[in-house]
Amino acid sequence: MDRRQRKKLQVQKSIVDVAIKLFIEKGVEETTVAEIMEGADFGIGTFYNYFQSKEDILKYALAEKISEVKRSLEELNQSSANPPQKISQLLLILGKIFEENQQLFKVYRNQSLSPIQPPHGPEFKDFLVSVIREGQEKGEFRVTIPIEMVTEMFMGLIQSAITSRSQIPFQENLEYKLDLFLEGLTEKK
Amino acid sequence: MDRRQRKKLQVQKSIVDVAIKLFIEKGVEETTVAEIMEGADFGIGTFYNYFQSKEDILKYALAEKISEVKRSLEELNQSSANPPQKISQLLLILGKIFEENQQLFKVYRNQSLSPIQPPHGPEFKDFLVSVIREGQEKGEFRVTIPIEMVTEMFMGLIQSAITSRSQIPFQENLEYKLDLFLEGLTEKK
Amino acid sequence: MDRRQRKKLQVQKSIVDVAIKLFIEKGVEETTVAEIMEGADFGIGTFYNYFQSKEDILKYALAEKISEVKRSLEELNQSSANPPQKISQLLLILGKIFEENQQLFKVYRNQSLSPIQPPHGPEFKDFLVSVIREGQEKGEFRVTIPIEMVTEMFMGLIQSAITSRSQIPFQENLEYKLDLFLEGLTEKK
Amino acid sequence: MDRRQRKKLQVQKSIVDVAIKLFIEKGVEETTVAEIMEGADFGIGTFYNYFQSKEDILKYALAEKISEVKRSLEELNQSSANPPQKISQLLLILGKIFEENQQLFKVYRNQSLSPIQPPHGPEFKDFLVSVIREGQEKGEFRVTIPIEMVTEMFMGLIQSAITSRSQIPFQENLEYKLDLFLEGLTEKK
DNA sequence: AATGAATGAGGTTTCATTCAT
DNA sequence: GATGAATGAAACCTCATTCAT
Repeated sequence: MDRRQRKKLQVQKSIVDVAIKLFIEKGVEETTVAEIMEGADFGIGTFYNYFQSKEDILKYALAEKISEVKRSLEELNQSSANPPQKISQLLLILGKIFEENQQLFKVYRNQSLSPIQPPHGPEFKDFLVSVIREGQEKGEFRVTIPIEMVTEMFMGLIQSAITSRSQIPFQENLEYKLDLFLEGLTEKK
Repeated sequence: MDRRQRKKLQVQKSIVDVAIKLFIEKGVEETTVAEIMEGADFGIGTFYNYFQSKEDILKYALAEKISEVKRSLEELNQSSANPPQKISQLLLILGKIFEENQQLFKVYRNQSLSPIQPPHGPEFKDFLVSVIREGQEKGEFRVTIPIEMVTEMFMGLIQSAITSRSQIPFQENLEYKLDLFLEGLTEKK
Repeated sequence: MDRRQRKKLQVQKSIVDVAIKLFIEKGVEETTVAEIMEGADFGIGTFYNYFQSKEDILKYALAEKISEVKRSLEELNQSSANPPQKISQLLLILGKIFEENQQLFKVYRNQSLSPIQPPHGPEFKDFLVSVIREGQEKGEFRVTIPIEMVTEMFMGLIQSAITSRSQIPFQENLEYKLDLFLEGLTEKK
Repeated sequence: MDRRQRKKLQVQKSIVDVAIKLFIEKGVEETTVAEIMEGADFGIGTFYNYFQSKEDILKYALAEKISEVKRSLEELNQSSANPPQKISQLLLILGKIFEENQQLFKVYRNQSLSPIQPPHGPEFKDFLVSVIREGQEKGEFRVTIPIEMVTEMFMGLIQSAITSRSQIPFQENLEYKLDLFLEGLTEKK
């Protein structure tokens, strides 16, 4: 990659950064291309050398986050913890990323009326399913609830913690809900 | 209410109906006042005899739904069921209304980037809290989880069922998740 | 037609007038909607209440001229002159209208890359053909030249007079060329 | 001309070729410099090493055609045919070139709203005039029609054949019109 | 109460041209 | 000589809202 290419990537990044900041502050519709380029300190026309439209930027930013999540999952995949522990860890990892980018996701979700498209590819869901199945096989988790109901509940739990309006800190919030969730999921002897 | 009043309400309703239909079909921003009034078969100017702005319509429509929820709650309030039963019933009532108006809520939520303003006044939350508290007092529900965590989890459950992409029918979907939720909430002896 | 309608037509006409004037002065591409509406003394937005685009205006203006030509033809139709005289008269009528609107036609022709679409419907060509045929039947015109060649030559003659860069006045110009044309067309005994 | 010069001319030609192709396909305004250079497979900036502007290209292309016409005229000049024959030959030569480049001329004419600048220098008109005058002196052509009227009629004849919408083939079309024209021009004894 | 023509701020987008590399 | 990223003026067009009728 030559100097020119590197320069171009830098410019792109700086446009994305400003755009996301503004999207979060005032919404996508309310942000104008002129404002973005003002913030990035480039001419308006430059925007169109990099993106087709404002909405393009969201896709670009999301793609980056998805990569981040994937990397975290790969690490967790190695772990030798038992299923409830794995779920706890998974929750904390995801929760963290979601929290950090909460507003970005909100912007994205509000933008696309399409069904909420959580920024995790099939790999994530697969991983979650395999952990739950493992727990069921070990007799630790109830088998009377369809797995997809469990995974959806899990995702809803994260959503709920993120959009919480409670005073309770995020971490604690997650833990309480995880407690409820795992308690409901666990097979009683 | 005299004839004039009734007439006015009819006009208002027909405007709202067309507007909501269009909002759902193509989004609020993308719907123009002209289109709404075209659909309602009135002149553009007439719109402003009834509403201050396009956004006003959403408030108006939501207000109606809230009233609906309140009426349902009042009925439930009379019931002499035990707490878990009450929660089940509450869930089904809410779930139904949410489902029926899912798109309306989505439109509303997308509109206001302001903290998601669930379309239930304090009364609903109060009612839910009082049921949970009653359950705790009777020793049926765990007391180790803060009540607001429980209510948030409950709302997340509904959200999760509504936005579900599973094949499982809505009603059943709700019941599975309620099972998980109640199981987690219930005090084990 | 009520007052509102009449007013609307007036506004439309005033927009068209200004637009055509500018189109002739500086070309269609070079004329901006803003300029037109500035000249017509209305807001920019008003333009779009009347026309979809600048190009729309040309169609509108041409439609008017076509009507004018048709009316003239109808009068000529009544005439009982012999064929060469009719052709002379026809030429003068058309030449006059073409000349008066020469620039409008030029603008139109430059605008549409489509084959030059002279502003006369089938009726005109039909009339011309019938005159020529009449002349042929009376033995006054040569029959060895296909009629469409003759009509095209006739139209070219008008074009040539209009776009002439000679000092000779338009009327005379037409007459000279008509002389050449009729001389060529006439059957020699 | 050294290798460098030849190389430069090649590049220039390839740019012109692509440009003209696009001009004809979609008009001058609608063709962008970027597209031209994309087609010519060079960088955008390169364009400005060869031409000052998009419009420059038209001039360049026209200049080539004019040279072509001139070369043809010079050949014809040597000929010892009589005036009507010379006019016939001239017509066929010109008609051919016009036909081949009909679209190029159309593009050019549409571009410059300035008085139509037929792509023939003074030399051509001079030649035509001299042939007609020769005919008049020999008593073959009428002297009652001003020469410029005759030349304009002649040019209009070519135009008319080129823009013809008749089914008659171009060559034949030209001949019919030439017949009419010469018949009109010829002095009757 | 109903109307719809007029408005213009405000956005998006294009693209010829420059110039540093 | 070749390049292409940066530029920003300039155009188009939309549409919520007003207000005279």
